[in-house]
Amino acid sequence: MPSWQRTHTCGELRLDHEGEEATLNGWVNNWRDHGGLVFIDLRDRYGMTQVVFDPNTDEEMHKVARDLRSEYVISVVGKVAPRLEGKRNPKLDTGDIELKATKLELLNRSEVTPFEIGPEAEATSEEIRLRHRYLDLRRPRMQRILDLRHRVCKTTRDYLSERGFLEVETPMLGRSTPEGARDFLVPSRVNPGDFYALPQSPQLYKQILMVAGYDRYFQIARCFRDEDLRANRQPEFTQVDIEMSFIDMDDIIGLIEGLACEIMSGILGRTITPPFPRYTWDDLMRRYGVDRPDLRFGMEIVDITGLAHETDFKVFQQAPSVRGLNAKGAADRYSRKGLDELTAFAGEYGARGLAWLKVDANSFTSPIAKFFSEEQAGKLREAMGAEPGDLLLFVADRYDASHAPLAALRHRLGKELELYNPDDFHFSWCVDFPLLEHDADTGHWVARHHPFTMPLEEDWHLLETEPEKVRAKAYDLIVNGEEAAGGTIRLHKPDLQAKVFSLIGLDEEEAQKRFGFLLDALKYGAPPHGGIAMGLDRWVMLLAKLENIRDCIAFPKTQRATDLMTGAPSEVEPRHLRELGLK
RNA sequence: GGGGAUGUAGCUCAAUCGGUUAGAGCACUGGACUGUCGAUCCAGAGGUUGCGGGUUCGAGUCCCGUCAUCCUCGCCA
Repeated sequence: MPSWQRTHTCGELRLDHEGEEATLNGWVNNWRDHGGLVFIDLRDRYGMTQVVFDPNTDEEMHKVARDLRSEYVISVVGKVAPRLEGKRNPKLDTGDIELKATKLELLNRSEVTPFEIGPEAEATSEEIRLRHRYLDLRRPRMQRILDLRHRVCKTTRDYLSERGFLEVETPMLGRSTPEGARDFLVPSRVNPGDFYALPQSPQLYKQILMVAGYDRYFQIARCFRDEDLRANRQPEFTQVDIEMSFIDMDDIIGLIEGLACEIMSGILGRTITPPFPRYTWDDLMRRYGVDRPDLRFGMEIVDITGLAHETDFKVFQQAPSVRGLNAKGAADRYSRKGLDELTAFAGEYGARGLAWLKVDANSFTSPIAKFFSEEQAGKLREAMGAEPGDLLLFVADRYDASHAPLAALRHRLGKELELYNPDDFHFSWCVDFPLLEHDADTGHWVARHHPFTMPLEEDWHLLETEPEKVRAKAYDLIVNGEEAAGGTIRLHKPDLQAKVFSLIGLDEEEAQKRFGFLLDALKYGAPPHGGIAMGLDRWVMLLAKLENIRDCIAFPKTQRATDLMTGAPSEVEPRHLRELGLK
């Protein structure tokens, strides 16, 4: 063991260690040179400890200590001593003690860093943080987040392992399937002109594992989708992927509720109680305009179509659906200009306009107030639960076109008007999704989730007559307006599977070509099975209250899908391209 | 593919209506200081105002183009 190796971490020493000799390793967070005494705050992943260098202890050592600068890496041997009375630092966990140095070894110098590292450092632009990610990750904030991420993974692995789940790895180099998102492709050198695809998820493999008898599977799986990035979307991301056999929907839901409770209590020390409320997809869309509403606050959508048709307002008369929101007490919060801005905001989500009414004691302040008779105004107040001071907002359009702007408005108003406690967590399930949806471009039915989703038993008879009414055995876990997990019970019977394929216009030959290996597998005694996938990155975002997904990924990509540290993606040698048959 | 925001010292920002030598805090360098802890005090260095073009007597500021980062619509389980 080299003489410089540490006996303790920088977050460890306490008054109990008084008098002991300890060796610490770490980075110089800060230095205070008094000409005589030199103080160093030494930092590592575990914390910070003050080290004191006294010229009377060792003159040579003191000379070296005076030259220490930020981010130098050192090893210090010293005696743990209580701080002088009144000199304790309550900001540090180790603030009751300090290390009186007897030996100092400079392990490495550091150039002046492009930004400061320590806990007191001010925010730095993300571009510069990403370019020097090795320094950014050294910061306490990032170390806390990655530590939390690790604990979520560990809790998940332990929880599932204790319940008999096997972690099985599936290939990264797979077959491209035309469904869903755009694939990342990898050229095959051995088979010129052919490509592998990186997995969008291990979906097909995990179903095949069920056929193979691995009745409880999980994987913390990297997934790839070549689509545009967002604050909460990266081209590669991580899912906790789970699949089980001989189970139904309630088993998966119960399993995930248990895991969610364990994560919440183990990591945040907060108790949540299952079962989480379940809402049907129809219900959520009608009341909130989205299948993953933030349920920490109310402000439900109110349908006033009938009433609207009676008014003299043409836009209201002619719209197939008129629905609105009541922003309680918000009339004074939005000026004309503010309302114009809300209108423009709704427009970004497809609304062709936004009707607004400010509620007074006996009237409305609104450009459309004149279209309401006294009686209609009364009915409107009643329908909206309107009281003086409220702001009413309406979107008049097709029912399905009004979902997005209303949901976006509700989400924005909830935040802007502080209608909920941002520290709260609200868990719920969305169930009874439609199995199919109509593709406006092709006129075909397409699978809403994926084409292997089991329809609800009581809807099987509708498959041929009214496919739009068939509900799926699908379930999404919603947390604070985010989809935190989503899954389905799978089709394991060939005849039902064939029926669904024909509905979405997949003939047998085509289906065989695309998913033949799965269809073949299902012929050999496939057990009833189903599963779920949890977005790990989004869970960490929720738990750590992060604004963007990059902060919970060690080496993320920019919005242009580049890595500022390594420069990926990059050009490659022409020779390499020739080998791959690409040039 | 569309819309928007930002880009000034190593970092975070300022610079009035287009006007003199582009400033501040932190960091950095040198010096002083034996109980500091985001040390203090003194002195100093540091700029292709993202890049290219244009308008103007004069551009950090206005116009055009371009690049980068972020947000967002479309896209995406």
